[in-house]
Amino acid sequence: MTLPLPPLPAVRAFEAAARHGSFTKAAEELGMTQAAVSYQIKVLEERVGAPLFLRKPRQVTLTEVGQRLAPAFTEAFSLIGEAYAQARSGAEGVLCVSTILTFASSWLARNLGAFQVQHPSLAVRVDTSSRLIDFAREDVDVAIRSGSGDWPGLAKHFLFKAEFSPMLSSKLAASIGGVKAPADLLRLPILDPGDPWWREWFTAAGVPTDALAARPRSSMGAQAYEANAAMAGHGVAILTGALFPSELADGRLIQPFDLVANDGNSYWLVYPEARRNVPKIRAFRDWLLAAFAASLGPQGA
Amino acid sequence: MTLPLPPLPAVRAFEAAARHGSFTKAAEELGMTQAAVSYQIKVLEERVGAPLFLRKPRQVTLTEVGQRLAPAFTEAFSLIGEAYAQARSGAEGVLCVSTILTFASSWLARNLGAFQVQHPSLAVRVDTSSRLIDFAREDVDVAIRSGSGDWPGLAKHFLFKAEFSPMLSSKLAASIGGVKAPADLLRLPILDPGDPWWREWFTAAGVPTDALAARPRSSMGAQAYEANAAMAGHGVAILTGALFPSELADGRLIQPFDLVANDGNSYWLVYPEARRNVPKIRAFRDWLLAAFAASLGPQGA
DNA sequence: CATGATGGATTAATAGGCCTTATGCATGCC
DNA sequence: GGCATGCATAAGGCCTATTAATCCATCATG
Repeated sequence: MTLPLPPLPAVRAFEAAARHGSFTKAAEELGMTQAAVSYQIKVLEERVGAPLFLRKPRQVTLTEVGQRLAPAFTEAFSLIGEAYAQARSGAEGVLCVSTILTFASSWLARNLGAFQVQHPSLAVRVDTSSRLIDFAREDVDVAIRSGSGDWPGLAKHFLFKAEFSPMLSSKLAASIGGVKAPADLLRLPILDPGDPWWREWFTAAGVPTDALAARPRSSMGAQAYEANAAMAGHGVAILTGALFPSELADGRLIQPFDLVANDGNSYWLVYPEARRNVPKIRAFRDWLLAAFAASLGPQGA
Repeated sequence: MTLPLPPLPAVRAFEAAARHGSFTKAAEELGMTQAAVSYQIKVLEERVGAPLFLRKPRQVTLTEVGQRLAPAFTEAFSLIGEAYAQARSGAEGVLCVSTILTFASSWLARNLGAFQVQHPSLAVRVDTSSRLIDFAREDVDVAIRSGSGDWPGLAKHFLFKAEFSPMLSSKLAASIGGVKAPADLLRLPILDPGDPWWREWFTAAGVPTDALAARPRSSMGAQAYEANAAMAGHGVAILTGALFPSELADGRLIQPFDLVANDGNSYWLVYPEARRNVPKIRAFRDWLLAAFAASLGPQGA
């Protein structure tokens, strides 16, 4: 059968001692006492069945067996050490962000460039998925998700509230002579009328929602799609304004009413609590929060 | 400074788990419980700062970081394992025998061939030195030495007694009309007259030793040299017959008197007690004792 | 749809190995 | 001769790795 490995602490002590030609020096390097090194080497010698060092008066010398063993061990540890070091900072080489499609295609797509410039050594992989992410099951570093913010074990940073309001193209609005009152919207096609947000908003606006139920369902499942449809003039979408600042700014989308509804959820940056100090995560967090303050803050104020 | 190595038990557990794609299997291989593997991997993940496995429903998968680490670790352990295995049997590859010159050049030189044939995979290195050997300080497996047999920590096997008797060439003996009585020897050159063996032997033979003291000292320090000198007819040497069986058999040396003296010492095969079961040592010991019984036994009887 | 089997996480408690302290021994140096 | 250096050894303590026990989720099954 395969020979079991020798006790690794013994191998470690021997390797250091071989490199230094001294038990005392090896002990220093390993942060232990000379006695411990002596003990471990004796253990290894017993396992090997041959002496590894010749004990000369004031120095130790490798035996032939020791001379053959030492380079292999040194090589092995250097392999481990390098791989480990690379993994620690190599873990910083790629930052994997999981986010909902809409955020990826809007805010993130426009702003990520700035992050890349600040952190040229960090590659960013963006994974878009609408699933609730489980950090234990997916190879993801940070995620941007909406929710109540109640996720045990996860660190979270508030980004913006999941507020929503109807939006449409100016052309579509003009087609019915402008949208003056909330009820006017019902004269237009409603994109994804089954979305509970519609019911909430209309209720907040004081408009009965009975009419909505009759509408054909046409859920596209992602705000980004609906926003595109709305910009193309296909109907009215109910969207989170914070996700479409530039579209709103240049008029591709208009939000006819100041009234925004809110289902209590918000968007958060989340990641495993335990990894809050991992450099690449810290870097992304700091940048994202600052960038948000800059891009949304002035506009939101 | 150089990054300290990750905890090796954790690396070990991780490597096995990565190879098996299963904590449970890894635990089996390592002879521990699944809980221990789980714990160790968690330790390593904390050190690395990134998850190494994705915990899927009924299996675990390596993350990207884990995928980069695993091959390096496997390689490293295989390096250690191979070197270790080679050292254990590679320790058997070379047998180092330390012996006095005379034994090396006589008995051993003639008989070692038989051992090589029996153990073709074993290389034998013969070191000749007259020093008392310290196994802790010299890279030697077994030694052949004379002495009282009182060496703590060493295993010893009796070879033959350090008996001695005068020897010379037949030609030299004829030059004085043959050696009839011990005192006749004093009419010939005595090789190394200061050797205490002469005094002992003459005393045993009933010959006064006063004459010896006056002789010029000319110690050559090794029986092999003196034997050569004796065979060349330069004088009478006092030698251990057991070391020169063939020379005595074919008449190159003659031992004129049956009287042999004995200083109480003997020749022994010795090696560290703790290594008595090392295969190559066991092989050499078994062969040497058997060969001795065969080569000296019949003759000595 | 309940049930059992599989595989991993978690917790607390344990045992044993590893390390330290203290000391001894041999050597080389001043 | 006395001191410094370097390794070996013995005894004892601590920490770490491990175990046992339990929980949880998933998947297969009847």
